[in-house]
Amino acid sequence: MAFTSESVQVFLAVLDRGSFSAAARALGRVPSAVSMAIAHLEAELNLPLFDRSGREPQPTAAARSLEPQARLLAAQLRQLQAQALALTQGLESRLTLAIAPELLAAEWRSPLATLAQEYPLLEVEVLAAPQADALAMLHAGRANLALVFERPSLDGREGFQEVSSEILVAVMAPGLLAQTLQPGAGLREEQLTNTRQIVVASRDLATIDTRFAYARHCWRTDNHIAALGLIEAGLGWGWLPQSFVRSQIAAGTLVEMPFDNLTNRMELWVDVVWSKERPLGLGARRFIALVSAGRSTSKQPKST
Amino acid sequence: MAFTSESVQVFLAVLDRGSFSAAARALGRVPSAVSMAIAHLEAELNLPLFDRSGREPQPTAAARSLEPQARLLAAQLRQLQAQALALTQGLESRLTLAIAPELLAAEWRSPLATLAQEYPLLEVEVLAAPQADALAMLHAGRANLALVFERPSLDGREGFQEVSSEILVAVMAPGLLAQTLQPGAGLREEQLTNTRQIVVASRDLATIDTRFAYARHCWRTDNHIAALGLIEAGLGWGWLPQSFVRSQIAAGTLVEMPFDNLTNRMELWVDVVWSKERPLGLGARRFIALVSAGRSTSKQPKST
DNA sequence: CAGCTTATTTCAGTTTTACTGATAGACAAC
DNA sequence: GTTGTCTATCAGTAAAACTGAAATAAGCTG
Repeated sequence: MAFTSESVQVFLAVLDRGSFSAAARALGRVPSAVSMAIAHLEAELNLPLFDRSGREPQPTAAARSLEPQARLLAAQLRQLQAQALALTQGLESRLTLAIAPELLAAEWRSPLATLAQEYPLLEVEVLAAPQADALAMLHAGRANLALVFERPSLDGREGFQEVSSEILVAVMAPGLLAQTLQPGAGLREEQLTNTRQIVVASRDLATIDTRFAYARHCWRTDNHIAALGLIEAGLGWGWLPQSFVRSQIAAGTLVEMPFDNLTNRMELWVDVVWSKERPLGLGARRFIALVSAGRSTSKQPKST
Repeated sequence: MAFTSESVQVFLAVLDRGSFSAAARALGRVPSAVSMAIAHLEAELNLPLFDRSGREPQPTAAARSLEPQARLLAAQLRQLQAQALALTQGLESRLTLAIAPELLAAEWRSPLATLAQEYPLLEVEVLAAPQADALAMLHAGRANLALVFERPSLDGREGFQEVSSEILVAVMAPGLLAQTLQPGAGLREEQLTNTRQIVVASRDLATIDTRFAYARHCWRTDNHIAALGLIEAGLGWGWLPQSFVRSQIAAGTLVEMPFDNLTNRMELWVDVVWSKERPLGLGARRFIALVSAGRSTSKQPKST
């Protein structure tokens, strides 16, 4: 094999430093070693690479034409080494994020961009899954991290970190409470309990978050897009992320609930969650650091 | 250096063959050599690459994740070797073609496409230069090959090969000869000599191709685009490539010269020319072969 | 132009590295 | 169990790369 990783290093060092001696100094070798290495390379390729007529060797046209490819090879070699190093330091080969659908608009893209820059070869998988399913994927090992709303009970198997906050707004279609609601007056809680609520919950029928379920009659869905459709159709009211319904409120197809004795807005923390039973990879740890570094700035609602 | 060109070859051979022994057979080594090579690699990277619990080693997740990069490295190495081999076999690092502007529409693209496929790393430069200038560039070493019309005198310094033929048409603006020309009658040669001719010639004032210069009064230009403009403006008549003026004749802004005693069409060979004083590179020779291989088919005029 | 510095090349000797071939243990199929 | 094939280990060997010194040449400086 004429070109090897070593001979390419020597070749490029000579091109960069302009002389065999300087290249030898850079490589920590003795000049004769470099001279011999280049001579061997030239003999094996049967191609003169440097013109030695002068004091310092001048690269031939062939050498100049080989240079870009040689640099690519050196770069590829560095990349392979870098990836191997990252793997020894605990970089996982794939990082899977499970994100609650209503948080797909949250700030997880720019941390991922930074991560991709730092670990160019890390594979990333982004899954949208209802909150409970995202956590189930975490424990099943299908996902490394989950991005979900804060939950009243975190079991001990989970570690978590607050990331940002998201505002939930209680909304309905404009005509929903036309009969019960007196113009100008607020909406009392007991009126609310008799109105159908659209609840976003996991597919698991057992669990429901009592913070969000006020009404006696609940319709359930596992995603916010369907919930938005049901609420817009006048089938009930529900809590939806502010960023999700801003345009509908502006267009008048949705209105905020005219609550009397409680707020129609709720600020919920967004957490990044992981399983304590599986060691976190380097990429996952870095993602947590990146995503919670933006915490203080993104604590304000994303609306501007 | 943990990964070297050799260790990558061994690593990939094991991945491809599925066992150390099979890899050793493929590489022409003894199994223990492969075993030791992999063991060294794992020790240097501090990263297990194969699980030896079973009979045949199973690549670990880390190995699977390194595999694509390792294959890229091997491919890059092959490419570098291939280019070095091509250079030793006489491939020039850059092939410069000087093409007469009126031949830019000729069939030189598909030979270049084939060449690019065969020598992916060959740099190609395509220059448009008036015929005499193209030949001057050839002798100055600025260009390797020239694509020009056949010329009455080729000096001994040039080699050439016929490539295709191009039809020249004598054209003028419709009203140019309205006074001298009688309707229905042809144009005699002596009438022509008194009409201004637009001649495409090199910038060198000394040389002019007598085959094309009939008239006593000639205006000169070094390119056919300018000539077309002058002729369309009714400033004279001239010879232009058929493919160049087809749309103008169809639109009626140009008409063919109504010659009486000679043809208004002239078939000229297109030659690829090189300097005998400089050795032709592999790419140049291949281009000549490719471009003249299409000769018999493209001998018909390009008009269809 | 002479002297000085720095380069390259050659060569013998040495060190490092990789390879071989034999051997032993392990696993799976028959 | 036997057999064939696989991997790991080890001592010895072969090849290769490297070192350090010496010779030669090229460019710079006063």
